[in-house]
Amino acid sequence: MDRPADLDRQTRILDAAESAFAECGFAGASLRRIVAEAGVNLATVYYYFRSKEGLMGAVLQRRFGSLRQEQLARLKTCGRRAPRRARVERILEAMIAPPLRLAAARSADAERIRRLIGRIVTEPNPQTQALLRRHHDEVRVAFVEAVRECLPALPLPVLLWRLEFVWGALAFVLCNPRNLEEATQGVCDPEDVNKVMAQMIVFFASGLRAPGPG
Amino acid sequence: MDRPADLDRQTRILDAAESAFAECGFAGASLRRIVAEAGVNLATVYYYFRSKEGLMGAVLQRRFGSLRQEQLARLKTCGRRAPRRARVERILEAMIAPPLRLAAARSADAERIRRLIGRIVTEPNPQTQALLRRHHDEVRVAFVEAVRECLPALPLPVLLWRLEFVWGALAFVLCNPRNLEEATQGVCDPEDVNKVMAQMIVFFASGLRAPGPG
DNA sequence: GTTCAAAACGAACGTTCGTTTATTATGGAC
DNA sequence: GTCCATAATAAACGAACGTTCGTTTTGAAC
Repeated sequence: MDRPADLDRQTRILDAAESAFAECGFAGASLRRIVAEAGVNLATVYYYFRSKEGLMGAVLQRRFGSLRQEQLARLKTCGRRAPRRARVERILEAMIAPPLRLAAARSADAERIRRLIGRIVTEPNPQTQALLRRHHDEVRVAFVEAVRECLPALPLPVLLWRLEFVWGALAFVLCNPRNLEEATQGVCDPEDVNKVMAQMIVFFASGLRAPGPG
Repeated sequence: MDRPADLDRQTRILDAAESAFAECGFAGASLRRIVAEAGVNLATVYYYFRSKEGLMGAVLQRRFGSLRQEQLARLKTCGRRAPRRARVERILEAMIAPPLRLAAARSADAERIRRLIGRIVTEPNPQTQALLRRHHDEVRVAFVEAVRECLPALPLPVLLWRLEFVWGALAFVLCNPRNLEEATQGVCDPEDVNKVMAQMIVFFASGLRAPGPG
């Protein structure tokens, strides 16, 4: 089933761990299943990653590190050159496109990554939460600042709440892409990334632009 | 720490289990910790609930059952009498208010329920997912129908996606109420339920009313 | 006072968990 | 060929896991 024996052992462990964590969560995943899938001895995990939590950290670093970079890079390019009217849409696209595109293909790899992202957001393990926050905070702050420039009239707490809603919806969709497909019996296709992205951008841009309550 | 010895054992087990599942997820929670907190023998869990999964099922039944009923009841009352212009807002309130109010108080009980809801949404355990879906589907369909009546011009897939975003954001906020508070150093207070609810309703109503993409 | 089913228990089942230790291969430097 | 750090392994550790078994307590019925 799994013969990536040409890859080095660290990578094979990371791949298998990502898969297991995405499917079972931190507590539910077992190192023995991971090393079996990776074709590696159990102790190798400890040689390279020191512990199960160290392994999770490495998995998150590899995947969320590049994700974060891509989000921030996109945000930078869209900051100045976009026309004022579509600025919010561009910012949202910078948020949404990287994780959604990462999952564009109908490959097992993509499915795995999507699940991992969604799963991690509600991961009970405190160390995992702390790791995620370290990755996410930088991104969150950047996007708050960007949207704030576009919508200066919006009070800060309102803006913070609204962006939180965006992150939540994004994570939810990533985590359970099958939910909607099954529930609607094919009316909505989570695999059509461009369509989903367009849906989200329209929806969230409208929400962000709504006048503040009160 | 825990002296609800006057309650019957089933209830004590359910309370302790709810707490453990909310904090650690299904795999992360241990029956031994649960029975210790409940002041009950380990085998009692099996006597009443047949298995760990049976226990989880009972926990979900107790909590989501009443939640679902309240959501549907609220939806019914708001269906006809509300003025046309504010119909969407009333529907959103029927969705959001029950789970959010359940968590209104700053009690440990409320915190526990919030966590449970958020946690369950991304729970890896297949049986738990199936249980959740059974509870959630009825509610989802009802709300889809209700919003559809309000916004007949909106294509069905667009509406389905948008309601999915609402559920996602709601679950996210419920699961990690501390996230925003910590990240913003007190600018946003997740405990102020009425304010949060108002925020969500404005945001989502605006998103739902946005013209369809295309 | 006996009977009997429901309720609750103590103790152990076998398994799996994350982790550690001690040992063996590997491969370039001298 | 020797040396030595790196890489990888086999085997086992103690602890915790979900689950089951056989027994005891309880409380109402007769």
